[in-house]
Amino acid sequence: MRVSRAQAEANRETVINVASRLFREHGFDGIGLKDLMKGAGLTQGGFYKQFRSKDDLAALASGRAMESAIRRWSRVAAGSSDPFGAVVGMYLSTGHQEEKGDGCPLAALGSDAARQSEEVRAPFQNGIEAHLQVLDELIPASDGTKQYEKAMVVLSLMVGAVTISRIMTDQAMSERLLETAADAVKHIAGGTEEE
Amino acid sequence: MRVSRAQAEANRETVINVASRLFREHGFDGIGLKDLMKGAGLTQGGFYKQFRSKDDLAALASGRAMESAIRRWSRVAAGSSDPFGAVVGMYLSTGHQEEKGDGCPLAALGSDAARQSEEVRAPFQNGIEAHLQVLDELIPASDGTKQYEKAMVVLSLMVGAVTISRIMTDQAMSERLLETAADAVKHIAGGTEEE
DNA sequence: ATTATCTATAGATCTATAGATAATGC
DNA sequence: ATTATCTATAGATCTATAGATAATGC
Repeated sequence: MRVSRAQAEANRETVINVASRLFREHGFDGIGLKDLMKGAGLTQGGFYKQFRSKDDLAALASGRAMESAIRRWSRVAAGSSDPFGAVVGMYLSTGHQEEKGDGCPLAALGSDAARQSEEVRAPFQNGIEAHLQVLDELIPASDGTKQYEKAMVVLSLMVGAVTISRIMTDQAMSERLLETAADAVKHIAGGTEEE
Repeated sequence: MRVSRAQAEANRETVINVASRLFREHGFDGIGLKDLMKGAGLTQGGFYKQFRSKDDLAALASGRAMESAIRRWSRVAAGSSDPFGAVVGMYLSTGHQEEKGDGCPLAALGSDAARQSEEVRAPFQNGIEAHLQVLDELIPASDGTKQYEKAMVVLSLMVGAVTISRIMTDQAMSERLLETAADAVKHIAGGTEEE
């Protein structure tokens, strides 16, 4: 029954990773401790030896999801000759639109996150800043001072577009929204003021 | 105990209105039938004589919230000499950011709505189209064909900005995001290609 | 001896249904 | 007689805790 200390730590990490996916799929209120633990091959009873509360796990899982999203952005950017375009293309693709559980936590949990405790919102705040920093470095240099503001606009537009496209029941319109948003993002980031 | 037919209809409407607010405040999973009925001064038992299911009420309340948001946009636009600027200013204000229960359903329930049944997402789809139509008419005429696409970009950007600003724990940064988004929206809508 | 995980359970809450109650509507 | 709403309850599920079990760690 008891496992090694190393295995226990590995189990804890698995629960956090599973939770980061299941929360994104079902929302913080849409999945219970029983299913979160079952996803890691454990039972509900051990939960409180590993985590202080469901809120505690929600905060850890949110941080994990954010870190994973940042890593993906960096990976996609590093693998292309047009780093910014590659990230935008990935984010506003139908692939990302459909993979809520592995995708951006801001799009998957945006309105849910706004209702959470400070403890849960803190990793979101950090993750947002990290996303802005990556965008700041990726956006083709133009203005200088306006770089970070452009990052804010680009992030807001991308998160809003994916969120809305996931709500829509009209699939053709949903895809058109993503394409239109991609064009707009590139237009906003590219060039100085005109173009 | 029994009330008149007119009163029963009025009660039903009250429940829908209360639900449209409480769902926006707590999410579809964050509020139960008991509290939804209590908000209208009724008890839980009568619920299923008025509605087929919680999902049924969620759909009706979502539609009501969307209609109310459209009406607000039209009202704000009609009362200003700069209709588009007035709507943007209202939407991206700290006032709207703080009043989740009365504000835009897309910002309050975006990620929740994406997880709902077709029945609940349908009124969102209609509401999105109605919002786009209002924007389409409000955005200063310029290009013509690109008008509707600009509306899509503007809506996505505004919804994303309010959603993210509500998550943030850093209030100064949250306000800066709203201001930056407002500038960007006006820039996108204004002028043709340059400006 | 310690402890990671298990089974079991408390107590609250959730959606949905059944049947009682009392007022409307004919 | 009909029916809008009420009280009461079924049965499932939720978070959290208690104590048993069996393997690790000293």
